Amino acid sequence: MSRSTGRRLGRAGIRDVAAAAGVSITTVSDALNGKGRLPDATRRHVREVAERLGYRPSAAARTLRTGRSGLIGLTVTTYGDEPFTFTEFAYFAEMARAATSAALARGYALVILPATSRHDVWSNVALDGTVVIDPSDHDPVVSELVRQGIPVVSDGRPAGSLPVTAWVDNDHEAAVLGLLDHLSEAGARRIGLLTGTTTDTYTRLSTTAYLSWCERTGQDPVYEEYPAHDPCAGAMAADRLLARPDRPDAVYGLFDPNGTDLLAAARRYGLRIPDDLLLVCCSESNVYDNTEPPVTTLSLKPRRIGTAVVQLLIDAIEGLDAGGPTQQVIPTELIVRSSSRRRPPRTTVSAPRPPGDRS
Amino acid sequence: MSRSTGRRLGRAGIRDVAAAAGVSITTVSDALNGKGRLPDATRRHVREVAERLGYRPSAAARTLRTGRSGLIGLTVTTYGDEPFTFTEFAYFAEMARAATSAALARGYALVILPATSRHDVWSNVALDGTVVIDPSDHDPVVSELVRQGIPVVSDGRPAGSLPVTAWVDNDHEAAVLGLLDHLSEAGARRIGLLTGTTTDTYTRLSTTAYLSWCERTGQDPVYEEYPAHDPCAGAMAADRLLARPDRPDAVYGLFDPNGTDLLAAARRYGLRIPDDLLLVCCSESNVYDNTEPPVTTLSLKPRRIGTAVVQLLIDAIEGLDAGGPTQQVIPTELIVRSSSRRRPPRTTVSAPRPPGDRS
DNA sequence: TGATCTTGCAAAAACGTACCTCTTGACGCT
DNA sequence: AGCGTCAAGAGGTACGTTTTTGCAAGATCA
Repeated sequence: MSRSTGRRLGRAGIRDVAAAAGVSITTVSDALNGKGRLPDATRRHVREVAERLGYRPSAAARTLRTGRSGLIGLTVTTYGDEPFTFTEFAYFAEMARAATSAALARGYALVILPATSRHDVWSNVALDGTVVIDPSDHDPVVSELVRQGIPVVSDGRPAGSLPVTAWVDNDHEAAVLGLLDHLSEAGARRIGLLTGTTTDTYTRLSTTAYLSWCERTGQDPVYEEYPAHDPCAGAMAADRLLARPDRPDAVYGLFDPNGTDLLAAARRYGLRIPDDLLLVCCSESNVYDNTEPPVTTLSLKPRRIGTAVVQLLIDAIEGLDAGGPTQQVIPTELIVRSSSRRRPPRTTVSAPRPPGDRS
Repeated sequence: MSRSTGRRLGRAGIRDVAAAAGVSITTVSDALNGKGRLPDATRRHVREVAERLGYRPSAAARTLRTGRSGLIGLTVTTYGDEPFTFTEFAYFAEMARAATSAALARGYALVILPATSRHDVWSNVALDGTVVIDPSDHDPVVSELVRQGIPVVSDGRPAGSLPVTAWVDNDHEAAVLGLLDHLSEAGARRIGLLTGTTTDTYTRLSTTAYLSWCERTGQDPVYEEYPAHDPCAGAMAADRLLARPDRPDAVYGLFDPNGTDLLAAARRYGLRIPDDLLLVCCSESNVYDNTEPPVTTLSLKPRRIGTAVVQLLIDAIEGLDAGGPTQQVIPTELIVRSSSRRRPPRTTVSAPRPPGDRS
């Protein structure tokens, strides 16, 4: 019995198309992929037959043959066993969205993978490259990938001497310094910090920037730490910060939910914002547009980061990274809202604001 | 020249392991996969050699041979060309997170794919099955997948006669009816609706449930529509709803941002909540815990949905769906907060609440 | 003493594609 | 006529696994 007939249970293969079109497998492959030298008549004919048979090339076979899968890994940090920080904060959501979009535009798809080294999953998928979000110091996954020659681009500059192909990051120090200056100009005398206990680069750089600013300006540091993945702990830390004897008159919160938590804590202690307390937090969420009062936020521009990371990665995959910069710094944006704008002191008692007032 | 030597530029293949261990490739495969009948000594030896050579099996080759890729597609709806609703609202984020987690726990990874039929991407990745979020009426992608014999499970019951393998959904009608009853019991006389212009099942079912409730109770429907993907339009629609001459004394918003938008609009018109206006919106975001006042929300339990969808899909992929129910209804939860609890009328003027008051 | 069973492993056939090497005419040129 | 050239397409191999089949050597048994 012939190989090209009957046996196929499911989809049609390239052989079936070749047989039906009366040409060879090579011709079919060339016709569909736009390669080789074929007259347009043949090309059209083959395409037509393939369409009629509902032929879809096998991605697995193509990947095996070409060594390209068209898949990009996106690591998501995991806390504990099961849960994911993935989209825990709006930052990840936005960043992932932009990365997905950028990848798709260049014909790649994103695979979501856990940062913990679950070998059975990682080795079961053929990746052309990987995006790593904020890799920890000596990440075993990254080392392994690099050892295999797979390009790795990280969101957040790699800690230690992690040999990533490229990275994209904000200038966190500059952002924090600028923000503290902004608060200082608005009248803050003692600025507090709500930070995390984790050792990732973002937390570390932001905190040291705060400390060095304090040292430079002669202010005593006032800060509370908490495990960033626990929203309940965040609310409690916000409360602790405002309950201190040396209560700050301005606070910067490193994480997205800090804004609402600090607002709630301030209400509990009867603190008016911005009159008694200036408030800024790092967030991508637009809820701070509509809080009472609206809260000044620092945006890390996750969309630009996600896009840049993917572009750099695909360039590396396709070998287009000739001489280009291997890292990229994305500027941050301070979105100033009422919570950090101290009102002009002409009125001693705060009057109700007219609706729609943005000044 | 021998095939098993020299030629390999990159990673070690199964042949290299076999040669180094002095056994056949069959033995290596069996030893590493725990199949066949081999003495433990051989198994250990092979594993050791494989480890030493840094051997990683080729996912592409395995997929080609077994027909299983361990990959599950997750479609994300796209509006217009580039942007994604993916994680536009907290619902998607939570649902995707749960789905990822559930898939990983069973050894599968998720691939993010656009719902629009970009053939070049869809056909370039070997999927064992697909999760489709709220498929539209005669979705070409779904039909194509089903035709290829790939299991498809949808979040949201499929419109029309879409032949999905299984689906998971809430009972949206019951949820809306229960919620309207809740508002009615809280004293609402005219309940308004903020809804979408899109034709997806969620919007449609919720709206018709509202209309039928109105008909049953004899209330005139009061609603505003807007394209759900445009946050700016949402704020404007909220404003329109409260500006109507037949202004409602209670509002249900179908989408996540409606709560903050309605709060802002109410402030603009000087409406006190819940005194002048009762408020409920469908949301998974916990910001409504800390708004002023906290807003009652309807939760669709996206985590449970994401988990259920993936379980159903993997069961279908692995052929474990013997006789089991092909659809699953997840109960919703109404999280009642201050915005829909009319205060007891013993005090005519609202007094400031004590801190931490939750009643 | 075969006969049958079990153990431990090897050979080889797929899986479906892409690409490299050849063949076969047809044609032009000297 | 002989030669090179070029278009159009055929053949075959390799990608790296998994899996079926098979086979020799001991073990067990009547």
